[in-house]
Amino acid sequence: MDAKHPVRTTEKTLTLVEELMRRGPAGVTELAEGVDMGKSAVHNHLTTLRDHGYVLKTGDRYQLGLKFLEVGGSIRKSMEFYQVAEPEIKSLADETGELANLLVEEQGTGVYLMRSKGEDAVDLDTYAGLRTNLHTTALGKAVLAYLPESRVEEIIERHGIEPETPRSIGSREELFDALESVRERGYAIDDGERLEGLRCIGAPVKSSSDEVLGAVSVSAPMSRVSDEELHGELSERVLSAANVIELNINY
Amino acid sequence: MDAKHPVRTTEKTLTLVEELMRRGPAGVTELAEGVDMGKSAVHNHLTTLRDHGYVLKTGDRYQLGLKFLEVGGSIRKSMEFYQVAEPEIKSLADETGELANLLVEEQGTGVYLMRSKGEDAVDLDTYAGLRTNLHTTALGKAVLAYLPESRVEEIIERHGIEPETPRSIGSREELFDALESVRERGYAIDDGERLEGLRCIGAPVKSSSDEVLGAVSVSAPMSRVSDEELHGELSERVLSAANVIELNINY
DNA sequence: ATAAGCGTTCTGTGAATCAGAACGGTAGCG
DNA sequence: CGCTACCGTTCTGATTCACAGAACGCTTAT
Repeated sequence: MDAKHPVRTTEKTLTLVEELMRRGPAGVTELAEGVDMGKSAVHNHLTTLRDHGYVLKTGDRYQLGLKFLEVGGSIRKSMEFYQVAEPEIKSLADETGELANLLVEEQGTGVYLMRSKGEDAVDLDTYAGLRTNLHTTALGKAVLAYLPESRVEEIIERHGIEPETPRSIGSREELFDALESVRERGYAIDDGERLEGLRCIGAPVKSSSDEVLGAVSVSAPMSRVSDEELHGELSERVLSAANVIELNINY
Repeated sequence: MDAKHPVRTTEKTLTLVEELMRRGPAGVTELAEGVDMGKSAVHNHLTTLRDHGYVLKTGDRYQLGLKFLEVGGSIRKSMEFYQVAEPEIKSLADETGELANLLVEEQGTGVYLMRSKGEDAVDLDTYAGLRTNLHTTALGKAVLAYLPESRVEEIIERHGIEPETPRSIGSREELFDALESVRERGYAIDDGERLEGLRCIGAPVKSSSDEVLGAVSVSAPMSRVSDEELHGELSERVLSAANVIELNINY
């Protein structure tokens, strides 16, 4: 639901922040054109953000500062789910040698909380903090499968089901079918849907009251993981990691 | 330098964000008292932040959302220094079994970019994004030692030299002496200065034009690292990691 | 029942945001 | 070597809009 009385000045500041995130280091005039504000207004907002550490200035260019990482990091650190899961994700990565990931749902989209690279891990362009559609990844499907159906409907309504690649899910029926098989198997698969040649396997983590807290996954190149391994050893490792996290969180 | 024409509304929003960071989930009235604003104003700011994903509402409580991690993560990911150093820090942690850290200087303070836990690593309360005074850690001293003296003076002026514990550096002379020995040895030591029983060893990473980009460190409990190891094998490993990063960054 | 607390909405007014113009500095060009 | 063009910054005044305070509906405690 939208705010009844939004603070327009704050909205301008936030627009500017997002413009800076898109562009990286940029000048005042450039930004002013990008966000459709006057130069003086942009300048005032930037210097204000600078005073508080959110923006840095080098020469005549402004850029976002690590204050955002400070705030974001402190939020993440305060999440019990992250604290408990962190060492398990690391083990998962080290044991499999592949890329292990941790994701939570927030506002209908997925947010990567961390990723840990094993010895042979592929180098994806994911990173802690990255947002992703839930229906396009194994992680997301693992979460959706154990969310109440009403929430899934809400999320579809709010974010749609755009396929990101030819192979990925692109309709309501496909999605609900997929979620059904996730529930049958207990884990979710992404077989080259998001990236050609990449296989992912994701498992949900649930609280003692059966609410989904997030999901765990491993991503590996197809060349290294046969169908047999996928549904055998690898899925077992991922499920086991998810299980350990569940046990540790519920004491 | 402070902004000539600060945007006061934006400052209020930022104050609110910091209050939320301190308190964690909180209600409107509580926050209004904390930041000395009217309830309606606080409410308007919170709902505006919420519309943009920076704040979440659960029940009647507001809290910061992972949007901050999204912005912070994207900034970190865009830093070449981080990209190059990340795998080396992980190796350093795995090889030593201890806690390895990566830090950059920003606005006169140190910011942890990442930390990686080896098998036996101590569990400090540091985290990616955490800010720290430069003169109180091995990482910070490694950076300060290779910053131009004028910058060091600026930083002292701006942030002071408060000792955090009885053992830590508390005066200008002590600091400059310490920095001199860092330059002689090539690495910095923190021998229980920040935390009783904890030893850290930090090495600077410099660019091809001899500017400090940041620092690398390993933290370990005193019980596991003798003086001999500290100045022998351990320092060599840390220096070697720093060196590899330098080489990779300068191609 | 009553009261005390909450989050939210509303309204008028005093404050402050911001467009646009003006300024000083720098870089590019003929 | 002027001349120009563009930059970031400062300034100012008119219009917008942020916000204190009061009122409202709701939940919880007494």
